[in-house]
Amino acid sequence: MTQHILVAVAWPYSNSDIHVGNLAGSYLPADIFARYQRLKGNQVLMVSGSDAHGTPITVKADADGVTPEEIYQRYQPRFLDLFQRLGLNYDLFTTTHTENHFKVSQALFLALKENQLLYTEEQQQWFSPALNRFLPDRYVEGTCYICGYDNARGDQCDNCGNVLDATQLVSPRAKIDGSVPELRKTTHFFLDLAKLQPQVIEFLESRKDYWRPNVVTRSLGWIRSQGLHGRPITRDLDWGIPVPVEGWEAKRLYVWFEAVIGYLSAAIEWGKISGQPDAWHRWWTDPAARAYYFLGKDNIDFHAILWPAELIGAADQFSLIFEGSEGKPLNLPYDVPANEFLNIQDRKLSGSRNWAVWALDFLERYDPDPLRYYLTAIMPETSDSNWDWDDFVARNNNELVATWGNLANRVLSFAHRHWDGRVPSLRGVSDEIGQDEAIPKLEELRPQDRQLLETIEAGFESVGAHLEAVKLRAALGEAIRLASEVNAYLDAQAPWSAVKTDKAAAGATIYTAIRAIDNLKILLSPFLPHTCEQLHQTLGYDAPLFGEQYTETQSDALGEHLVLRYRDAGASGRWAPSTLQPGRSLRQPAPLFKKLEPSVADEERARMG
RNA sequence: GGCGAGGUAGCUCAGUGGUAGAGCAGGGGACUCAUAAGCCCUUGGUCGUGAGUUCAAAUCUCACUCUCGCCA
Repeated sequence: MTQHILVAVAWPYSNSDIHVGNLAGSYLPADIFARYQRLKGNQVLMVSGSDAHGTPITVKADADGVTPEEIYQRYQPRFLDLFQRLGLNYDLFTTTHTENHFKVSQALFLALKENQLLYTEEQQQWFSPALNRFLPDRYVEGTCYICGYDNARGDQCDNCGNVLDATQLVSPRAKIDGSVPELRKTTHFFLDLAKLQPQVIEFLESRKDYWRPNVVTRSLGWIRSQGLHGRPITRDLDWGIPVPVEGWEAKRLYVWFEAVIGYLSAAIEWGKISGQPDAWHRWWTDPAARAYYFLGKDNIDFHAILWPAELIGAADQFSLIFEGSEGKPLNLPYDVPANEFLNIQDRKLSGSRNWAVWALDFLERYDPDPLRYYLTAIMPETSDSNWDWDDFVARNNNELVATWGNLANRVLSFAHRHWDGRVPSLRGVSDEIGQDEAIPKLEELRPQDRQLLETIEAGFESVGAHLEAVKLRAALGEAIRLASEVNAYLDAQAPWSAVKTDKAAAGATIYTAIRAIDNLKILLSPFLPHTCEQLHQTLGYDAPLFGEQYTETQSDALGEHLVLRYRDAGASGRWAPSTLQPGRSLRQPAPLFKKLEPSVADEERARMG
């Protein structure tokens, strides 16, 4: 039965390039999972976009003396370039700065308001008369009221590490121009999380049996230790989404509240530009659909607590307000397989200190699949993990090149030499090759051949089960283990000897080995899509395994935005055992991976820091 | 200070009650189709420390200790 799967991927702030930590945390696992689901024949909708309204964007804009819009427009094309090169198949990668996202966010706000889950409260906030604007906490600096450090930020003191109450800062000054701010009263909307707490707990309880322990225990622990409290969802800013209430024109929706709505608005935008404006309901209001959220652990609270609270609170009011149609409740997350952090060479990753491996920079020197392979092998699924350049080189050489790439190469080269570039026929030694030869059932093969193929085909269950549970590292390990079963089989059969005395036996071995490789190509394709696609072509197939990505410019009342899309394009990959036609023509094989010199690790280490 | 995660072979990690595992690294061997790759065999651990529960604990409980993260 076809299932609808929403693959919701964390939204990057569009003020910085993407590094391997971001990839390992959310983007890559999401793509692997989505590719697997597509191969299974499920209806996947993988969406994300850039967060154009976050504080880091306005901070950078102020620092560079440009508008926030320019900042986000600067990074968006770089994101899309990276995703295409790395093969992250988003159905839609858009941005929060779209008319559609504005409308969806405002409708969700109004739904919560309608359901009596918003209230207003007066707060004190620093205001700069010189700049004539309110200052977000991190725009104010001053003396820390705890340790006396005179260069503390409004939200946190870098000296003593304490989180600060900005209004208590001593001798405050505006970061932008040094002007002295004053405290002014300002009123904001708050989301009444206390009222939603029982339903949020119920939501978490209902999923705790299959969620990752670190995600669910952390979330429940957080709620139980301090309870949920009202949280402001508006700010005094001019960049962002206007609050859809009369008299509130000068305020904007708070980014934490609005950015997560992107998962919903992107699905809606996807439907619109695909000519199926109602299609989003299949992923969002059909209870049979499943939504998986891929993110790093720093985002767990937003996705396991706050976003579900927004969805629970909006209930059936959202679609009522948004489309004026029959109201239907919105689906809650099915799973939130958040990853821990990736360290670099035993140190905490830091983009600002250049202690990072930048993804686009990496792809200048290496291919995408070795990166995907290594990041999956060390994916921080249960605890923080460590990127180590020596380890990268070793795994590339020992696992990718030696175990898997070499397997494909040795078998296909051998077939080329002795069977004239074809899959061996099982009719015997004769060169009488026809495309009409029946595809042999496993029981028609020799016992050793049947045994190997049964082992490999079992991978569709075992690797699939790991993928289904979002245990990607285990899934990849299992697939590679199966590749080495084929190496062992070849060694036992020694077709290079048999070919001299019993070419039919050697042919049976090579037929079996190619068929095993044809299976492994599918099992590995979610992880290694580029090289599996190449291998698929070498094996003589014409239709691609996966669809293709393309970019396109969308226009709306806010201007133009560049998006990444995906089209099926005759994708033929299926999560099912190979039915390899004897006698099929092969294409000239070429190595799938490059062996790396150990000195690469030294060179790369020298680049960092 | 509170909460959470983690401490298992030289390295990276898997393993939630029943005779300690994988990959890599190290040692040995047979082979030669292949990117000197692959295959077979092998060295190596008192599972952070101490106590408890149990016929039985890496696994459950408690205390302690170290690392990382979140929060105050």
